[in-house]
Parts: sequence; C-alpha cells; structure tokens
Amino acid sequence: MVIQAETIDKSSVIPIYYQLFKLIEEQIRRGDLKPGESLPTEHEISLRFEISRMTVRRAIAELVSAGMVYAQQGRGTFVATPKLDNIVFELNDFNQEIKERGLNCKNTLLEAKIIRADKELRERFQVGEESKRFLYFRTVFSAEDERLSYEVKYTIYSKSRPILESELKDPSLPGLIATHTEYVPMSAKKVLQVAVCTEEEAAILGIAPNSPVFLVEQTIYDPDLKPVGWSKAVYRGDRYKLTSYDGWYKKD
Amino acid sequence: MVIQAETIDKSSVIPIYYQLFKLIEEQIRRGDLKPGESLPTEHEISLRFEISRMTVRRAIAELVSAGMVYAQQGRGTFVATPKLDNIVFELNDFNQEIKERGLNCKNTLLEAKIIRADKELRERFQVGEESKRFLYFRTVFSAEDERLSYEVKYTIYSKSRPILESELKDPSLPGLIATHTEYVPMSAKKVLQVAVCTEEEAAILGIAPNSPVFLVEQTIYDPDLKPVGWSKAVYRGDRYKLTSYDGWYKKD
DNA sequence: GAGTGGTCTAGACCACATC
DNA sequence: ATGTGGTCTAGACCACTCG
Repeated sequence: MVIQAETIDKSSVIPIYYQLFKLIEEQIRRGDLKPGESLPTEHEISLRFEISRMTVRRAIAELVSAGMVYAQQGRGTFVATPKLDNIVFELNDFNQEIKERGLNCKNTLLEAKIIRADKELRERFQVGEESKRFLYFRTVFSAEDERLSYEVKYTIYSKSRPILESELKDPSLPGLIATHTEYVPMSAKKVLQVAVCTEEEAAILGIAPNSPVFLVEQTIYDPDLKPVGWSKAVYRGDRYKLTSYDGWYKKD
Repeated sequence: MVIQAETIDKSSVIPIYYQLFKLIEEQIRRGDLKPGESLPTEHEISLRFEISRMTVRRAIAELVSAGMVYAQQGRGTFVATPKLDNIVFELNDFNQEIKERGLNCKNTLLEAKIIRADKELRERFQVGEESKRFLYFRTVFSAEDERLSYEVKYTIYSKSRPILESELKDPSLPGLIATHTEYVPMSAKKVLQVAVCTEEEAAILGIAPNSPVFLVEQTIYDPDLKPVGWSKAVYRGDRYKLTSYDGWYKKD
C-alpha cells in the first residue's frame, strides 16, 4: 500500500507523530488498509516521510493502543480486525450522563446517623469486636423532581467528626470515607445486578413494587485491601440504561 | 522523595523502562509517593539511574496511561488521585466469564430463516423497499443444561448463501454478518437495560414470567455507519451479574 | 531566565521470524 | 543471512510555568 507523503507538514505546530497517526488511521477507516494487511515497515515509512524511525514508532504506538493495529516482532505490523464482542459499559457514577444533560438534579440526604455494628456489618468490613460504630447514610438522587435512585452507604466511624450538610456536595462513598475516616480510598469493587425492588424502595422511588431495577453494590478498599466502605444503590429500571460504543467509529 | 537506584538492573532481559515503571508504581501503591506529590524530574531520574531521558519518559508514559500519574508541561509530573467513581463494566460477550469457568456450555439454534422485511425492520436498517429479505436467528445459550440467555438476531440477506449448522461455532452477530452478507462489521452500539421477561421468554429460559432480566440490544454498523445487523438478547437476572474493579488494585 | 515536560533526531544493538 | 520490530542512547530544540 502507499501512504501519501504530501500530507505531512513538518513545520506544523501539530506533532509529526500525530499527523502520521491520523493519516494511517484514516486509511484504515476508509478501508485503503484492510484488516490483516501489513503496514509499510517502520524503516520504509521513516524514509518516505524523511522522519526519524522513533517518530514513526510513536505514531504506530498510538495506533496499537487504539487497537487498530498490532505489531509482531520480526514479522511486521498489521491492521487489526475490529473486535465487536467486547462490551464495555462505562458509566461515570451512573448519574454523570444525567448531569451532563443539564437537567435540574439534586441529591437529598434522607438520613445520616451513627449505628452500632452488628455481626453482618463486622463481617463485611472484616473487623472484630473493637469496631463498634459505623456511619450510615441514606440518600436519594432526583432530577426534575422525579426520584431516580436510592442508595444506602456504610463506613467505619473512626473520626469524631460531625456530619455536615456539606456532605451533599460530594455524597460519593469515596468522598464520605475521605472526610469521615482516616482511611484512604484506593480501589473499588462494583457489582451490577438486576432485581425487582422491595416495597420500601418502591415507596421511596415512587414506582410500583416489584418493578425491575438496577442494583449496584460497591465496596471501597484502602491500600491494604481492607474494606472501608460499602454501599448499595437501586436505580429505576425505566429511567436508566447503559450504552456502549465499540469498534472503529469516528469520534471526530 | 528518593527512588532507590540499586533496584534497576541494566543488563537484565527485562527492559529498563519496565523496571523503572514497576519501581515507581510500587512506591505509589505503598504510599511512599502520595497523591498530589511530584515525581523527581525526568532529568533527575535519568541522572540517578544513569539512563537516557527517553527511557525515563517511556516509563512515565506507562504510568500516565495507567492513570497513576499525570504530567504538566513546565511544572512537573504528579501522582494522581485514584478515581473510583468511574464504573467500567467490561463483559466479553457477557458469556466469556462462564466459558472461562470451564462449565459445559453450548449455543443452540432454535430457528433460522429468511423473512420478509416489514416496515419496522426497514426503518431500523434504514433501507427502502428494495431490500425485501432478512435473515432471522433465534438462539439459546446454556450451561450445565440450564438455559441462561435467549437472543434474536437480524441481518440483511444479501448473499444467497445457505445457512449452515456451522453458524453455531460463531453465533455472534458480527460473525453472522461476515459470513452471510458482503458487509464488513466496523462498529457496534450496545444498550443494556433491565426489564421483566415476557411469557415467551420465560418459557424458553425456564423461569417465572415477569422475572427481572438484563436486556441487551445491539446494532452493528459497516464502515459507512449503515446498520447491517441488529439483535436483542435476554439474560437471566438470577444468573448474571457484572463486576467491575477500579482504582489501583494490585494485579500481580 | 531557569527549569519543566513535549517532540524529534540519527544513530546503535538486540530478539525474533523467515528463507 | 536478511529484515522486522523492540529497546536504548545522547544529544537537540521547543512550549510552557514560575519566580
């Protein structure tokens, strides 16, 4: 295949590696370079454009990390086949999308209190009898005066710090942990399931009992992988959906 | 902060940039380098380890793409704060996990036929009256003799190619499109929702009607973003869940 | 102006695949 | 033996930040 040389401007403010990356990307998207075909060698490209091989490699590295190309030592660099079977659902806290739509939305604190630990809670946090007290939060997220999700959160109560209204500014579980404990949130595990809502949840969200809902359980860990926070959120099934785009769609 | 020099072996088969990457990564995980703190400058690191600055940059690039560090031109490179609010649910075709568990699982073709396009189908595929025929598949995925998911798939029937039993080897929608049409699957859009199953779905999956289920609608596009395939899958809510790990957990 | 990261070069040697 | 990509070097110039 032939890559046209005249499309690279070495005096441009746009980095050469980026111009080259876009150039090859475009050829792949247009189908000039088809899956399985090999790119010119790095040496060839560097000669053709009169640029350093390191610059060529930088461009190819971008293509590799975009998943459009793969390199094999000793053989060459080849156009990849788009993999469309990997579904990646990305949700920035589930509510991000709603916030971005510019809707009038808010978090409401239903309840915040210090509770005594029961056996279940101590097991979940892997603590012994010495940890007696936990913080307990119940919040509702709503948009345009419609309640969309309901969440309960637990974290160890280790600082004697008052619970402020300002929690509502950052009601996320990692946020609460950072303010109310001396633990540092380091990693998180989230599990998404479907369920039908309980009567209590239905009443809070204003939907029919046994309606289908998303259920997201979250555990936050500190650097030693000790659980330091846990939450369970219920999202209205008729208001939330996850969308995923895959493959070599154009973003620009 | 101080990075110990004796831990880099320049004669090792392990690339220097990778050793340095792991070294800094470990310091961040252990908390020797805290979020917001700055790394030594690239120049300093290259002097301390007696390696080229380009090699240092390669190591830092890895840290950046791992999200553990961010660079600011003219200021320095800093340790990032773990972001735990981004939930990323990755499911390799939803069933990958089950296959990897080594369960005895299989796809069953319930029905495969050529159908006449109705108005709804033509609208979904953005085609006019000239496209009359579509392929229609109904499949069930099961493991250990328990039915787990049910899927219907549509694609334009443009090749006069017989429908073979071998479809079962790759029953994915992109696979069907590649074999039965002249279109090239290039990108995909997937939407995940929760729902309660219909009576038909309940009968097929052997669950109670109105049970909660995952519902995944998928549209496949060719390079011109023309829809060339569509499917709707129903996953038993009591057998599927999505798990997501986030932050700076150790993988090794 | 001094120091930082961002880009780029023109080489070098290596491991690997292929013939 | 040849050619490929993978790593590494020792410089260079630039844009940017900050005092």
